[in-house]
Amino acid sequence: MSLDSAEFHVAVYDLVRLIPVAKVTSYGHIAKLAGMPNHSRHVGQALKFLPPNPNPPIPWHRVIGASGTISSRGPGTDGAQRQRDALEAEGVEVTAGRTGELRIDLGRYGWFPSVDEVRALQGG
DNA sequence: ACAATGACGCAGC
DNA sequence: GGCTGCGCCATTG
Repeated sequence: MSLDSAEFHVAVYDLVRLIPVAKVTSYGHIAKLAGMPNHSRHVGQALKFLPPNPNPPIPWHRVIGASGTISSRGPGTDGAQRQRDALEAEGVEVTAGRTGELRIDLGRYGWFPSVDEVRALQGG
């Protein structure tokens, strides 16, 4: 299956919407579910260009790195901090390391379903 | 066409 | 767990 960049964005949005409350998954896993395992970077690219008021909403904050850490996004930005607040508001524990990295326990909050499970959730 | 970039991932140390 | 190097690929300069 090959996806246009626009279709890829839409596929990413649909997958992100499936993430349960108080659960997190990784960019790479979303890419895998979208059928493009090597496009983990582009998942982040897609989330960077979220539509203004999506309906239903897109819980972008439930997508973190595969190592369980929230991506920095640059020193001058507050995106990572906003993501932390949104997660804690759902009851997800976020621990801050000494180097400033925001880590989440994937064993407790990780959500990594197989492609088949996701297809079932989507109605297939 | 070429070089640099980025909300990434994995193997090695 | 942290740091480094390499692979990945659409986008941007």
